[in-house]
Amino acid sequence: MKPFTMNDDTMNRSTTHSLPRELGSGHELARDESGRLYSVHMRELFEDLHVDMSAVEALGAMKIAGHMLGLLQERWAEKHGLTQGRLGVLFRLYRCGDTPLGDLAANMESTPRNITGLVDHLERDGLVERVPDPSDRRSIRARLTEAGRARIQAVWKEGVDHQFEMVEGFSKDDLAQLRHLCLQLVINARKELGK
Amino acid sequence: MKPFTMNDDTMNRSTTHSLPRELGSGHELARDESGRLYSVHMRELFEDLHVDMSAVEALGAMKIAGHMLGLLQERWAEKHGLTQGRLGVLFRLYRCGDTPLGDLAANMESTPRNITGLVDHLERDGLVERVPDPSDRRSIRARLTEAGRARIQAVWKEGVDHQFEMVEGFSKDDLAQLRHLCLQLVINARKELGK
DNA sequence: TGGTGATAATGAAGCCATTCACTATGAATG
DNA sequence: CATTCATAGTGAATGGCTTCATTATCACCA
Repeated sequence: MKPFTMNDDTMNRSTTHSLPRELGSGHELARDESGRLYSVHMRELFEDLHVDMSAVEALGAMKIAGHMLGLLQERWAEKHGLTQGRLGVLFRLYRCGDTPLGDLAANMESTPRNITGLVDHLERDGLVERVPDPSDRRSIRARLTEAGRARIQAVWKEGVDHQFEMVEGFSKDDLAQLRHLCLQLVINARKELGK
Repeated sequence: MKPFTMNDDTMNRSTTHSLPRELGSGHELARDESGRLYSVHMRELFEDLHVDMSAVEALGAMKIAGHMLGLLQERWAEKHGLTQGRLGVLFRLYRCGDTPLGDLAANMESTPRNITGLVDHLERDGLVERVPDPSDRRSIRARLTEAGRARIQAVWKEGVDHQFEMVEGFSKDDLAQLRHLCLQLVINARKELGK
């Protein structure tokens, strides 16, 4: 029912095979009549489906961008002997002081169990230590060690510079709009969570 | 140096402790002077840092939104005995016919090794089979079985409806702009990959 | 006071995805 | 041809994250 009864095709290979096998290179980009970018591959995947796919295209683009940004930041953090998650914990402790693990889980996009694991590694590396919470003996606070403080102080500025490079060419309004739309998605997603 | 020498705090708990421990609930949202959403928690994390953090805020919002959307889609796919990745492979095979694994890796946001794993599981579940590529004996094509075709036909419409709910309240222009900004990020990220 | 239910952190098990190494095949060059 | 190099797929090892179950503590109330 789709134009694909031919098995000795030629079109698949000609488009993708010749490209360098790099990250995200499978998506050839073009601009629509209003000058906005779109993925030709994704659009032709949905054509003659007779459904409006602007939502799917937008969400798909966000997924791809988020994925690539995640990999890049992961790669960058790795240069400093860290991961995204551990870097986040470090920065948060640097800004907020000793913090119960549960609060870290609530404030970062994470689960309590995950925070335990991150703090495990940070503690093993001597960047963080666990201290008892005097006001609640169930709770345990993560505290930056001197080494941890030195580490985060040494790298956090470079980290935000790295993010600046990612948004090169974006106007302040672009950034505000991107932030707004993403947070609107967060609101919608929360509603979805309530079934 | 930060206002956090008090260890028997009260403010941390009052804000986060009382909230229901749900996904993404650690981010209280508000609107700026132009009516756009922002995360108060994130903004106060960066205040008195004397750096323009609009880029970090935007990227952070995208990270959170992407993460939540991913979890929601994962949860939805799970209802049909699938995962995001397997669903993606199924849909692609449904639209494009038999496809070499490497091409799947290039066109989806994935690595060759990952596609092997996804196809392993799909084959185990009887939804996909591996067929040799007549034109290249190194290559192996993934092919939808009848069960696989039935499965994807049964769920794909509901899948896009699910995505429509996510963008409730978004204008077509909002969606186009979100798509555009994300793809611009992809372009920037690609440049970053070339060191 | 003693019991009931929520909460904090963690152990155990599992999934997804990544990297590196390896095999088999194809393509290109002498 | 034979050598060489690139490519397709996969095994092995690793890491991050999630869910479920468990232990210890707290908070509330009869």
